[in-house]
Amino acid sequence: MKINVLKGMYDVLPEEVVFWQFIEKTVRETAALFGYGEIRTPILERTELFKRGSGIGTDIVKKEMYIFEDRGGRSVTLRPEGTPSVVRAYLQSGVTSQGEIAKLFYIAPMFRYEKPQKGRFRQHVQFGAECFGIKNPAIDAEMIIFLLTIYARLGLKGFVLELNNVGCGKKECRESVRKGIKDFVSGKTNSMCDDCKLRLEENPLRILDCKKEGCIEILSGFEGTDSLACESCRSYYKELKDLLSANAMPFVENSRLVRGLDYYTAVVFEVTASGLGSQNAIGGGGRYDNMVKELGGPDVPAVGFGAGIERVIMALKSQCPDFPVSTATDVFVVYQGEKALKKVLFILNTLRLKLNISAKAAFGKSMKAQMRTANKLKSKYCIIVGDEEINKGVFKLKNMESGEEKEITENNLKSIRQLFRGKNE
RNA sequence: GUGGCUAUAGUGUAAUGGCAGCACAAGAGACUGUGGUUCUCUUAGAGCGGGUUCAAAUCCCGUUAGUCACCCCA
Repeated sequence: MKINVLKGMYDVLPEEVVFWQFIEKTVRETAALFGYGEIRTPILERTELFKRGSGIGTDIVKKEMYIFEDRGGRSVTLRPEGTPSVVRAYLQSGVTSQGEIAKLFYIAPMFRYEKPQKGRFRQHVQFGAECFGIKNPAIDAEMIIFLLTIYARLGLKGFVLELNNVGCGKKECRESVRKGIKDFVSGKTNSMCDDCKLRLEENPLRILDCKKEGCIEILSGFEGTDSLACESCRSYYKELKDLLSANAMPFVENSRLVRGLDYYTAVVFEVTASGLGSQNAIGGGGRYDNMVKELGGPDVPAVGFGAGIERVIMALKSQCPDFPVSTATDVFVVYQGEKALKKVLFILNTLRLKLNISAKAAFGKSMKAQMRTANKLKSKYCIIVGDEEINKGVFKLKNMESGEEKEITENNLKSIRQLFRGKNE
């Protein structure tokens, strides 16, 4: 019986891996420019971390975690999102009671037990960043610019930044926002969908997120969460908007924007792109000033984002279908006869190890078949070696584009290097 | 978790309930030392389990997987 990959998971094959390498490289380079250091945390953590970090009320924790018992009887969970792990590592690395400024980024797989569909998987990879220890609109702006810079450097076009203030972590502020929403819909709750009727008590914020027509209608005149929030976070939010505008970072205010993670305080943002099916979010984040304390650390403010690499790749592909990088072979070594076969490895070794030229060969095939393979691999040159060449102490070098052939002596194999001037030097 | 659609060779696709075809890909060959074009040949297929029927790729049930949407998210 054949065994296939698990539902919602996939293999990244060589043709596809070039996209991944390109994105990973761009993220790392950009992070270096912004002063963020890479962090790698285990994919497995104590279940408790995500329950307390992501919040027991979230869908992720309630129904999407890969959770199981290890052999020591501990409940462990495959990381469903990046932030709690980074907070844990930040704390564990030994911050003082004041908290320290730390700027960290990661590229890491996430696991959620969901029903897969376009742009949604059970294992997906996010790049993300977190900044601890600073609460200032400027760092939020920098964080957003960091994310948008990565998208821009990837060549992504047409993405939109959405922004909202959902009310800061202070009790009065939270209560005022919740109450404001409840008051606004009171009297109209009958025509709301069943989900929203439940949300009314559990998490009124989520009502804003509902896509049902009836619920959208009810909320049509809603003035937005920002106007319900407290003075201090409203002015913080305004300052952030001013900073973004002053730096030519276009954004759209979305007073309905609510993120699925409960820990966000005040600032939330999301970046959307087209060509992704019904999943149009390619990245999102916000400020989470309470999580570090809730996970047992000092009262350290924080801001961060996460972005899905699969969705970025999808968006890039839908924008420029010819994106894949060509991986043509430089030299293909063709041989004829037993004696020549002994020379093939010598030639391959010289090209690969001494001359830094990518070289291939096909063993155990007819010469014609070898040539066909060379052609299929888009080799620029072939080196042909058979009895005739061995007797003369030469190799035949064939330019596959022009068909032109010339002889080079065995000792002068290194002269091939000049054909690839500027490459891999 | 809920719902819709789909399942035939490596890939893409045909066939009133009656012999499972085609294209591409792959491999071998067409003056035994040379690729692309052309030609010939070869390999390779019903997701799985039941049922109806003389007969099932085709109809029915289940299951698995894929896919799309909802929920939610990246």
